[in-house]
Amino acid sequence: MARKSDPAKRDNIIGAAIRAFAQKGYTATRIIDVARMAGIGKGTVYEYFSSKEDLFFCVFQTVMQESEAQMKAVAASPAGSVARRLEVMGDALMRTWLDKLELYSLVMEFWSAASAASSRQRFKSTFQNAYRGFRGTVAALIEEGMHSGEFSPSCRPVEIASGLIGMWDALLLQAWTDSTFDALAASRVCLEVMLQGMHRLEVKPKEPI
Amino acid sequence: MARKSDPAKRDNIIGAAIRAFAQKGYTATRIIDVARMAGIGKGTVYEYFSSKEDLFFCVFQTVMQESEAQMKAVAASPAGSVARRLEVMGDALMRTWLDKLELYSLVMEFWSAASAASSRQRFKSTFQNAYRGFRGTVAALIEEGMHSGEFSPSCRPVEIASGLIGMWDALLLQAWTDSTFDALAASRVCLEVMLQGMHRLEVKPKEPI
Amino acid sequence: MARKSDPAKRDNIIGAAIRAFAQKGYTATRIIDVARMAGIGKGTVYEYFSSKEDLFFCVFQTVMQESEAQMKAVAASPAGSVARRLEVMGDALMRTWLDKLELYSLVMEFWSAASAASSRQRFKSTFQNAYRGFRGTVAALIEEGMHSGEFSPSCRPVEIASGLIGMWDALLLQAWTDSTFDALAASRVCLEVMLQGMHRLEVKPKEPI
Amino acid sequence: MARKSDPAKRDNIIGAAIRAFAQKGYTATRIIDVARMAGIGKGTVYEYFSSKEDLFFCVFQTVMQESEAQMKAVAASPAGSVARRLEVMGDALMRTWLDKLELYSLVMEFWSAASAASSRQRFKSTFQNAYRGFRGTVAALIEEGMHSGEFSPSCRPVEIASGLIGMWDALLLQAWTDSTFDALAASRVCLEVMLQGMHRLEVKPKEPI
DNA sequence: CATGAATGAGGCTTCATTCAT
DNA sequence: GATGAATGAAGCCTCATTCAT
Repeated sequence: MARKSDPAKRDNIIGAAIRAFAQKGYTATRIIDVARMAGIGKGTVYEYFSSKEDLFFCVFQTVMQESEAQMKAVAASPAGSVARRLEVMGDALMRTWLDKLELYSLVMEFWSAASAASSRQRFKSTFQNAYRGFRGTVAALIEEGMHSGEFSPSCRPVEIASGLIGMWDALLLQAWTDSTFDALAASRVCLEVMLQGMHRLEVKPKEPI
Repeated sequence: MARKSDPAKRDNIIGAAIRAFAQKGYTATRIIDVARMAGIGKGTVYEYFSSKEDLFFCVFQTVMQESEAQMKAVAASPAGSVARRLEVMGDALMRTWLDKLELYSLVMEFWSAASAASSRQRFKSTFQNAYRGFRGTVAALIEEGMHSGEFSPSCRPVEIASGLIGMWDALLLQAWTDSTFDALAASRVCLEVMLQGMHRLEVKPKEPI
Repeated sequence: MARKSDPAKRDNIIGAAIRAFAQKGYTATRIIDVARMAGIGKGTVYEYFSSKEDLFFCVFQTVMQESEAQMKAVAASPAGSVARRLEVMGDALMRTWLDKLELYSLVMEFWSAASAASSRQRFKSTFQNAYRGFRGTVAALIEEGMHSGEFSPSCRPVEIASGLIGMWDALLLQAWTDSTFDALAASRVCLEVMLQGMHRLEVKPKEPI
Repeated sequence: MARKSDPAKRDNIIGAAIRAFAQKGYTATRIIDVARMAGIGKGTVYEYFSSKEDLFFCVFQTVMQESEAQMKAVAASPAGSVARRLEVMGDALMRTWLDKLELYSLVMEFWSAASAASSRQRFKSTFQNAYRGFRGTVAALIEEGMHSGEFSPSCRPVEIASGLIGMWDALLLQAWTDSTFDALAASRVCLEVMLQGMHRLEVKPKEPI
């Protein structure tokens, strides 16, 4: 009922849950699995989380927040050109996730939850916010590049940021699906293509397709 | 065990299952839900599929196959330049999926299943094959463009194809998450950037980052 | 509903059912198993038997009748002394069943059915009748031996017949349980002991124990 | 999975299961029946037994062990002659089981399980061991009688013990089948015959039959 | 506070039986 | 007559959640 707040113990449970959910998925993970991994009793989990779903959502929030914080940190790097900063950001993003690829299945679980759970909306909007936040960060960089003349004034920052982020995400997905896939290399190649494209993009009206 | 094969009836169940799983997700969907949507008795489902998981996998295969067939068809379009053909392909892909965005949660479910189910491997490798197939199609197009001089000889077809497909995929994901997001526009913008990038890509050795 | 009567087809089903029930037991045997072993369709079984239980009961009756007929035949053998005739009978009984020991589990199934089924009484009384019939046959032999002076006048034919039959039955059970057990030898030894006992039994009042 | 071990609670369930299985048979008994008779919830049964079959096997073991212990106790009785001790043993055996004849159907169920279940072998070998144990006890008594001169040196202790035990068993079966049958009287009569036979058995080579 | 024994709702699956062909 | 596709009742078992210790 009343959620206790000892943060160390709460984090311990969250940590165990992250591992458990990543390993077996939401449905296949039993509360007792989490409790065992956390080295506590089953009932104790309910002292800190009101239900399995609540626990999962808190795991979700934690992972999203960490991810966001990390992105913010990378984006804030003061290095040289915008292109260079995007390259650094892309590399950091890929490396971080590739290092913990076994957690990537959590992302799948989150999306699945967002698509299915009774708490669909809670998940969806948290997703949306995170995405928009990251997209905003990247779009701001692109705009900076447009102003500095690095990129063509025809660039559409928000759309390109969406595509870029999506590309990174999807490359990680492929790496997770296929362990022989070199996501880092692919992300570099693709980013280079996009940077080149943004640089050279011609100023012309779109024609209907 | 002994699966019956009357294709019409099987397809009827698959169809009902697609809707049910898309609406409520794998776990929340009960066999009886599928049966009711198919207008048949619960036991009948088991005449055609050996278990809930088997049904889900067959749904998965069906959706993947349809998706692949569609892509093949689009790729085979005889239109003009490679760039144009990629534009047509991207538009077709986006439009098709945006039309049935409510099915997109199925994709989430599939990924989740691939990450969690005991049949993890079955899902993963089916995924891999589909992805590789599509990637091969797109990579071949890019190579064609390289040979025809439309794209720079520095292009790396496979990596770029991976990124492009991933980008499309991720834009759909964003559209599904956020109904205000215009995925079609974003895909056009991003493709244009990439085409421009592929066209202008300079011939230079990569420097380490 | 209406039971058909083509005896050849009915017997075919009974035969298949005997094998099926003996192999897997009543509960684990499915109607479809019987149908397959009989080389017919599932529905056809219901043309000849009104239910699974009915089929089982008919199998039971068939086996009991065959067994009884066999015993009658053996008992009717015109050979010499009563002792000799009992020896022949015991040997025949043991040999017959040892030859088809794999069917012995049917007996277990029958008893189990008699103990549990809704049709408990039907089974029990059929059992009782068969037992009483066989017991009567053996008791009559013993009485014949008493009259001819072969056995002591103190013999109690019915009780001894019960014990003798039970002994035979139980020795078969042991053989079925334990394939290294030589039931035939044991039955000969025990019968010899009992014959000797019946011959020499002293005429004395029973003392309370 | 993880079986709890509180013996009182476990025994409570076993006791309820003994009654339930004896009354309705294995198949017809539902776990909830056992739970209700034990005054607990359905799920609790699974805290102590991993499956219905496991519960049944434990019931089986319990009954077999109790039976064996009882036999051991009776056999250890210090009374006079071997013949007398066998008489006491027979009477004790019959009286004990006649007192709880309603449990006898359990024995039927056990045999049926031994013939049918997937765990056939587990049941069969437990049976075998119990039988052999009891047979050994009785055979030892007979040998003792042979050495003391009470029984003929021609006696074959193991075979006779088998037959004797089988006879007792089968008489109980008849009593269970037919409530008018006086199994105690029959067992006394038959034992007397066998004792007389063992006493007087002539020393002669067996002739083939 | 922490625990884990107890609980029962809920879902998958089996299979005897029916009945249209 | 024979068949087997369709059905749904029924039961085993899991596991999130509660609550007494």
